[in-house]
Amino acid sequence: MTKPVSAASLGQTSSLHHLFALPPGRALDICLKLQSAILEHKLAPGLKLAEDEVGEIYGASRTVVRAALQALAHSGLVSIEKNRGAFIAKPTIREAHEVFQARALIEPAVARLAAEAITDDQVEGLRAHLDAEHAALDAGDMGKALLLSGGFHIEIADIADHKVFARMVRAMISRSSLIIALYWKRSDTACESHSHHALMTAFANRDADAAESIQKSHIIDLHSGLDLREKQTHGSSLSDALKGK
Amino acid sequence: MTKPVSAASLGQTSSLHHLFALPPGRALDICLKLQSAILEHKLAPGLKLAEDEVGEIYGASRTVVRAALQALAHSGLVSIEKNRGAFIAKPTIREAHEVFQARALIEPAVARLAAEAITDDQVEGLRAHLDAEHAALDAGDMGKALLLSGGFHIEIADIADHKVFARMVRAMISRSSLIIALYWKRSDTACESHSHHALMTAFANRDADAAESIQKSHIIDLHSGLDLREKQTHGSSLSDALKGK
DNA sequence: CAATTCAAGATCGTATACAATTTTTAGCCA
DNA sequence: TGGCTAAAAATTGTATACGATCTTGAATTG
Repeated sequence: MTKPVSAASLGQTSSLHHLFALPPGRALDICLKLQSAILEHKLAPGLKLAEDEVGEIYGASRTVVRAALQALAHSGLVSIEKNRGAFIAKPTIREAHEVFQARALIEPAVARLAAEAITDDQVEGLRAHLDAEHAALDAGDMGKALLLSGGFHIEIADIADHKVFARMVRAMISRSSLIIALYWKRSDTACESHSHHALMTAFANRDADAAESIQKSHIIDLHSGLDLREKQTHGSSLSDALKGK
Repeated sequence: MTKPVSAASLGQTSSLHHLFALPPGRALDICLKLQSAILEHKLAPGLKLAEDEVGEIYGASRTVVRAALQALAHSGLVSIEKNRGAFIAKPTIREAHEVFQARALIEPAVARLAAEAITDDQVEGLRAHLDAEHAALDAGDMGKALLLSGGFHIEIADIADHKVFARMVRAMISRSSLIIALYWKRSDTACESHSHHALMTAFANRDADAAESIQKSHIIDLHSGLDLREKQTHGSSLSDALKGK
């Protein structure tokens, strides 16, 4: 008997305070659309985002597209190389470790704040979010499930009502999505939803200690779900390996 | 018997890994120059940065200036209002609390990492930095002293060799500079240099526990050095107060 | 005189054109 | 064939022009 949560409303709440310091306008629209596409793993790390191509797709001039790409670069989702253009970012193994170390420090503290501040309505909101996660998992829609899974962490940061932390969490979740696209190894993604359920319970009980410690375990668990071993460059040929291609 | 530290070299180390996701070029140059000016309190919060004006000063077209201003906006130093332009950011009292809460969480952890990783050369570098801070204080150059004081925290983050944390610290130090410009109340800034000296000693001894706890106390102390009471709007007239002007 | 209206000026938002640089491709030679 | 060179194509970097929006200040009106 839980209210269904439309994808649209979830999208809204996620973007209500977004990462980008752009005024409302077309550049921001393009930014948000590209961000969604990246977070849903519709655009793979390393992919080139040519200005003309993006402009063609969204019907905007290069001026606007450039502003959007630069905003995405500042958020860490895209990297811009001088005279070469913009590419979906490819976090290194080292960066992956760093991001999850940072999450393990910050998000538990945020979870504590959230548990101390959460309202009944917000508990219901989280519950609905969890249901949507389950639904996406059951439907086998991994892209959406991943987006929602990240959204859960962002919603917690919003509940904590701490704009500085919320901004950091958004940035880290974004980068985590890229990291997962590159390095995820674990087969069972169900366990993740389990952690979120345990968090929910802690929030419902206003148990700040539990929320903090569950969140910390959860993030350490996510970290350990990555395959972050340095791979031997076993390219198809020696020249490929040496070119770093 | 300590090597003098030139302002130039300090500037270099601070900008070697900067906050901005811009490729090398004129936009980045303008960004860094504006950043220095803001951090030295040469440009006051709320000041308007008109595109033509900035372009005139640095000899660049609006295209380039806009990219620089947007980068500064993403770093939190500038806020852009649609159809109105860019202004030096004016953090609210609430944001000030949040920034120092975040610093109190993150920087002690960073100090611990730094203490575990620091090399002898880096200890010397910090010592030289401290000397420069003292020199600026003795010379009564508050702008420079403040810049160096922030630079000390950034150098620690660089020593910790953790890019994700270092980026966060840079962003927080930048915003702290604006916050201090707006809300600093304490008369004796000498105590600050004292805290930095205590940190130095902990680093020299590779005492991670001490570094972490001293850094935490230091940041809490800085936080308490701000006057963050909500002021009554005692404008010159009722209409001024109600207009929020 | 205060408040309002409206036009002139200033400033920002965006498209487009051209220059600089990179990437691709074709040609050449060993 | 493989590798080098150079011209052509494609892409990004930047300046500028024009339309849209905001700001300013003078004229108008109650």
